[in-house]
Amino acid sequence: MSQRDRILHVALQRFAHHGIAATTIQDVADHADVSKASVLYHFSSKAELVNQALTPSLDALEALISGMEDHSAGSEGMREGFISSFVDFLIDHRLATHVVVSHPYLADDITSLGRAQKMMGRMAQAVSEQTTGDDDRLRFGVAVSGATYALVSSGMLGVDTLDEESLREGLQKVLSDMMLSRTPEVTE
Amino acid sequence: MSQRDRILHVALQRFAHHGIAATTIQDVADHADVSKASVLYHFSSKAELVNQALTPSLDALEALISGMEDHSAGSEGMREGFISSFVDFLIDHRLATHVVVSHPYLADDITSLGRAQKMMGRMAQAVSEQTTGDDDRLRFGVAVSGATYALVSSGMLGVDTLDEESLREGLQKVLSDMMLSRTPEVTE
DNA sequence: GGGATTCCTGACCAATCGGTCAGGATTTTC
DNA sequence: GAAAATCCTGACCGATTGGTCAGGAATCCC
Repeated sequence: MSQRDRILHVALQRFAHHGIAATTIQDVADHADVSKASVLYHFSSKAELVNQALTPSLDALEALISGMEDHSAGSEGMREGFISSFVDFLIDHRLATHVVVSHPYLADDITSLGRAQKMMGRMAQAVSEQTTGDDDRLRFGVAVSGATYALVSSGMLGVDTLDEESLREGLQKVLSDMMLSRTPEVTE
Repeated sequence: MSQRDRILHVALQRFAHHGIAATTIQDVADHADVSKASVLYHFSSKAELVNQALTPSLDALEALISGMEDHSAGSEGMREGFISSFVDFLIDHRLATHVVVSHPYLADDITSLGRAQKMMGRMAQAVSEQTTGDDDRLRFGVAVSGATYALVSSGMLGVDTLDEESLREGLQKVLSDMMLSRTPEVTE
């Protein structure tokens, strides 16, 4: 792994655990075993460090949402597909998700946070387009944000004893339960 | 309302919207129309300002959890009671909840954040004690954190068009759906 | 009226922040 | 082997931060 990537990796961890505002460039430098000036050599500013750390995850989310919007008139099967890829995304991009959901606003020059917010809005709309009423919209909102936050703060919620695969399966089951039509004859 | 309380109120809003780290004493002072020195006259430090702003909500949550732990062997009716008071808590203490869940860690001298984390752990345990397996624990985690986060970021999720009463009813319905036993005998 | 108390403030300070810069290593390229 | 490009750093800077302090108003109590 290149030095640059190492710095990015460390930065993402620090941002996730301590927040962007509370994480200083010096702190990232210390944990990456380089000087502060070195961090600023690879990334011209703190804002760019944040943006570059988040961009891969945001691109992945963007792809997920675009795919979702294409199949506009939300069929049941499409919703199933969304659940599957969304859970995958959450698990694969846990740290970046943590950063985004835990730090609503910071500064205008951190464009990736604005981008993330817009995408969350798009996702919310895409999801709610398939709903029949306020109740469904609320339930879908609870499901999506619940899965997100349960994963992000799994340490607090006591679900961190599960291995990754159980977590994936478990989350899929919960979300399917909440977002797919309830049928008495529970099909799997 | 006393000047002191006005400052507290403004501070809580700023903390919720911009994060603790990104909210300066000067910023709070400006929005409360007092000088920075005046804020520091009422509250000896930024940490104490945060703590005092959060304490009432943390006390309320503490009471909720304690009541929950008393009825240890989680009966169905008790879980129903929990859901009701938890939803009430979320709506009544929206801003404080926002601050706590959105800022996992900041500094050691902000003791209220540590207290909040401990309580969330206690709550998770109390909830999970009534569960039969990993699946239930995960579903309860998603339910609780989903309700929390859906409310906190309601703007993003498009559920902010609901008035307070509909929100209360809706959340109760969703949580009951998820945490009370499913009527068709779907045993695990 | 006049001390005592409470409330508030501008001016100031040390510490820390993000960021610059000139120059030293190290590696690459020919 | 030397010029070029890349990588890295300590020293430094202006701006901002949390916090102090001496003193000015306003209110209260007698």
